[in-house]
Amino acid sequence: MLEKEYYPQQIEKKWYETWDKTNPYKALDKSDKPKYYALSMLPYPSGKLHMGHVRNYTITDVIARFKRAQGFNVLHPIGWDSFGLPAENAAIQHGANPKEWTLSNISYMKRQLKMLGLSIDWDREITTCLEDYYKWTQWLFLQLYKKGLAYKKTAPVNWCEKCATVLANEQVIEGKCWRCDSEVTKKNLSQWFFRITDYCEELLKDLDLLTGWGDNVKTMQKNWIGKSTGAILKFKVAEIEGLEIPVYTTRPDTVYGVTYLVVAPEYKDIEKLTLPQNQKEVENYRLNAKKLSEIERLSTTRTKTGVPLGTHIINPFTGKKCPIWTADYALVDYGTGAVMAVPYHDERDFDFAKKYNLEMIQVIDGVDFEKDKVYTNKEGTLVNSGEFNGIKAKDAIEKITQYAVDKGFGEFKTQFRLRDWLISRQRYWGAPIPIVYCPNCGEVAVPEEDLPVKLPEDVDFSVQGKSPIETSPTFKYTTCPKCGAKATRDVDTMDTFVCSSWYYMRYCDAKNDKECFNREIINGWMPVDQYVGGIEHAILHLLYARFFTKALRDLGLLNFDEPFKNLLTQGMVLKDGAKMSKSKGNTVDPDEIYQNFGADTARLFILSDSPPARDFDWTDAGVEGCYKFICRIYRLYSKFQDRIKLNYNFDIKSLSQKDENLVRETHIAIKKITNDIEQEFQFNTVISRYREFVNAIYEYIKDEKTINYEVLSFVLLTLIKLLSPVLVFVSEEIYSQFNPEKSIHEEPWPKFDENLAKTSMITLVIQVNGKIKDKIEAAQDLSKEDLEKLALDSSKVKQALEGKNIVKTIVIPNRLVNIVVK
RNA sequence: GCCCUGGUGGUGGAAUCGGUAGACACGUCGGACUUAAAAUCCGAUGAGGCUAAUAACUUCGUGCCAGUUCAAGUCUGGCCCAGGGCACCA
Repeated sequence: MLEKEYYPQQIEKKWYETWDKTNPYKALDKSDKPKYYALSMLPYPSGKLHMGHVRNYTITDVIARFKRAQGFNVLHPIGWDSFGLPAENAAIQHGANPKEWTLSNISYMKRQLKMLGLSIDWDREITTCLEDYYKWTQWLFLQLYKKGLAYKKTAPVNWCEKCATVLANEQVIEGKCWRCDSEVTKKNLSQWFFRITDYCEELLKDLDLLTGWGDNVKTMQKNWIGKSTGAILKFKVAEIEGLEIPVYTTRPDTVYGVTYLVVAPEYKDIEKLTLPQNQKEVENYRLNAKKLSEIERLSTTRTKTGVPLGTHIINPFTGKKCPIWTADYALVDYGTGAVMAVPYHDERDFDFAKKYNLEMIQVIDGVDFEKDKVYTNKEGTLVNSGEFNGIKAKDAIEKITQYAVDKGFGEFKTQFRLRDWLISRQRYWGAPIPIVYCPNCGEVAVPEEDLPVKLPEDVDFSVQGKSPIETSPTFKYTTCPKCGAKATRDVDTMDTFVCSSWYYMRYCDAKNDKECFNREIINGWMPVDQYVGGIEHAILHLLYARFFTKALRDLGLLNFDEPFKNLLTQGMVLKDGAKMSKSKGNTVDPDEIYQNFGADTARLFILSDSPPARDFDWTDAGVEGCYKFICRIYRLYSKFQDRIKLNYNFDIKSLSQKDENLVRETHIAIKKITNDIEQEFQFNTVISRYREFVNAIYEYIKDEKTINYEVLSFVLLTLIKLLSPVLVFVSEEIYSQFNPEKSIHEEPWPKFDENLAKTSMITLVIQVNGKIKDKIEAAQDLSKEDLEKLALDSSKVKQALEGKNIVKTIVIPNRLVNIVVK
């Protein structure tokens, strides 16, 4: 028996405990059904679930349940991205072991996830900080290493003093650490890199394959990869025999306008290029550039500065001698570190030349060229450019480069902005890099059979300035796997982005202890059909995961090119117009919502007000409104529970108009809800449809004497199935009253009849000169002639037409008639 | 500066193809039920004009300005604003 009123706590407890025992959403590796892989970004176990998680996992869960009901074999897993700095920092502050701290967070959050009613296959849960996972992260590292995709080099790296760690370029935001927001400085260290730049071209090109991704994300990735095409041109130094400065340029067409050349303050040959009388000034400038770089980066109104070196280059096209300067607007790690300056046709060069009174030569002319203004337009034609005069700038790019190639002082060049991925971290809480340094053999890979290289437990977390891992007496010192000599381990751990670059593959074969995943199984499940997560991962995580997929494909471990077919980037959860955060004190604890309203209310509300991609504003009134709506639904079933039967039976032709209308409303609801989920996952409108449908049912039952219980059974059993992906607990509770044999979640998705999924009558809108004059009820699918006749019959229309000539009449079937008059 | 996304009532947001702008809610107001309140149910609700208030009628309204069209939130061109991303990338 259903209670008279809705008590979510009782209902949810009962089903949550049942599902916890039976794990009813096991995904089968072998099935006759088509596969569907629904994936949420794996959570970092920070302590408690927040509303962003609730939104993310509810969206994915509804998709998973919908697809399951539609007959797909659905994989819907979850796991824990559980390595990383916060665990280590928090552990230090709380005096606990990072592992214990992390695992206790996981168990707390796991309980919260289960209470949310997610249809997850819990047998596939993974935890990246446990040996059975990071063993395979290390194994994958070794495969990349063998393929030459992991390599070590000394490089100036971004160093965060506070975190005592190296940061990837991607983790430096406006010169500050992405996590703690403190200043980042440079430091030279020997580091491991992944050769992601080998895949620049493919990572860029394959964005076109990702038709299920938003343009915003694709554009961000495109800009990040930053392809540009141009040329390398070599300039001889006038004062030093045999020395050349190559420059990279996208505008070789402007080479006749070069009036000076700039090298970065850190340029390798800068000392050679500096004349003795300029030495002091240059030295000062370079020191300043180094010191200022951090502060300067923050200034938005930076004016360009620089000093001349005293030497000159000779333009091979013109023979012209031009001074060499150093200036910090040239970047040492982009292109060649040197720039050919063409003041009239480049904004930066223009500003710089104005400031230092350097020569300007116009080499491109167009209608809108103005003296004393920079002209970067490529539409113009070349002037003052010797034999190239009169050629369009666009064509000159190739012609001039070809000329340089032929003469031996240039080449075509494609340049990317993307750098190799620095993965070493001087931290404890990560997967150790499986490399040993032997005095005899050098750098030696740990043999695969010796994996995992376990994280030591005997460490001192209170040390500063170096990784706690180095304080372990047992970890660092080992023997060489090749020659047996005394050797040391690499004490660095891997960036957590490495762990999260392949986790979605491990889900496919999570329990495999022989290999990281079975090739057949993973090829069966992958690629992910729908990936759901925050826009903040648009660049880093998604780019790294794409790189991993391509690299593992080339290693022969899998046979697909892209990991994520469709991507849904969900918006943030706000409260009172601001992002929910602990510091603002405007967070909402899921447990509190479960307690007061139940998880079904939380699920319903988080989907209701905004489309998934937009930001969502959490309001207490909204939560209550959703709770009341569930009460309204529950009362409906409670009231009619004795009259609802599974084996209803009626003939549409013999129904009263009222009954027929409700049957039509039901088919309309199925159609619209199905479409709204399938297209774009518009859950906010799905929920509006629910409400419209429930309103129609209430309208129907107003007069109890006329209720047809066969029809009502059909309608209410359809409604409960439509609600079931969202209201997972209450729908199960209600349905179990009518069918104790089967879960609502195993029932197939309702089908609609196209002929019944429309109202019997339509509202015909009649306009005269585009202004609405009348609205009349008409039958569906009348001919154009009939509609026109109906329109002309309207007395209001007749009145409006009086004394006027009809020029033409436009008829849109089932919608409107527009009569144009003079 | 460049790139992406968006701009619709008091609020969140609807609106296949260009075809009734404001679905569905929240809020507000009014009514029923109740000794009373809560809950529930029913109704009104873009702004203005004309009416004694109503019904009817009518004007204006989807960031701004122009255009295409019988018809524009939707298409085209130009601008403004907000949010996010990148930022001296040669």
